Amino acid sequence: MEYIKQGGDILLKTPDLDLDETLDCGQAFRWERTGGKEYHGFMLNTPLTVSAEKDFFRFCETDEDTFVNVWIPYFDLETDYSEIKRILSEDSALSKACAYAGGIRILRQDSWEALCSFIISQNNNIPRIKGIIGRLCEMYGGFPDFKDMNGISPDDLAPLRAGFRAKYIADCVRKLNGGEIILEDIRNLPTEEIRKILMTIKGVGPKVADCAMLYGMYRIDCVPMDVWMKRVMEQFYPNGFPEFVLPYAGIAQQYLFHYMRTGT
DNA sequence: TTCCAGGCGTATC
DNA sequence: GATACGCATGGA
Repeated sequence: MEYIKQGGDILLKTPDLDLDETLDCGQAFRWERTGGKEYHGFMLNTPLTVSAEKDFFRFCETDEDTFVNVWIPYFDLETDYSEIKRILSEDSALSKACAYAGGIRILRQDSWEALCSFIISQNNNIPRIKGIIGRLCEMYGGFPDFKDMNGISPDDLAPLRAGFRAKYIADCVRKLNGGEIILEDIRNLPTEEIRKILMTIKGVGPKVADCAMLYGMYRIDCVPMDVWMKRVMEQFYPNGFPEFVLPYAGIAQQYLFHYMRTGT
């Protein structure tokens, strides 16, 4: 990876990254476009303004330490997406999806933030998901750690206007604080076991669990089955993904999801 | 007004 | 295990 420091900024040259496709595609909910090709957002409470310039990306006011330890992993910059797209493009539908939105990357988010965000996402639309998470951050002065929310009740969460999801958030917070579920421990277990444990949380079913694993624990074999992906599978893969897709199924899912939602 | 949104819990068979 | 139905809220 090629990057240089310039003033307080870091300039990065990298292929396979499009900010619109990556930051505004429904995998993270705290990025806002602040200019034509500029976004502002957070990884937990580490802020970033990032913009696309002619031949590089500008990570504004970022020290090298934060860039290396936070943003390189977050944007999954060590993964060779050109190679993955080459492999996936053996399949005809995926070939089109990769060509349509080849600048998508999986954002490696914090496991708690991803879990909480996707509990909120259920039966909901993206603007409102962003609104609820925004109000959560207002309430706590940033994205709260689950420890900050210890003892919270659904009524306490009323200002979020999260509807029936408030009780799910409260149950999640209770299980994390009670030590019943330790995300940093279970993230090392086999995928099936993690899914089973996450689904003991009220309001966490297969889809939310897979989102928490794909975006929060980088399980790129997880394919969250929402309404859009069900349509994709029905239309293109009635017998499931081909074998060679499976190791990257979560990434394939992201290309196909975006293609189905906005491309066709 | 009705429908829908990156689903899930519950009841019922 | 499969299938219906309700669910908070808000925008179209």
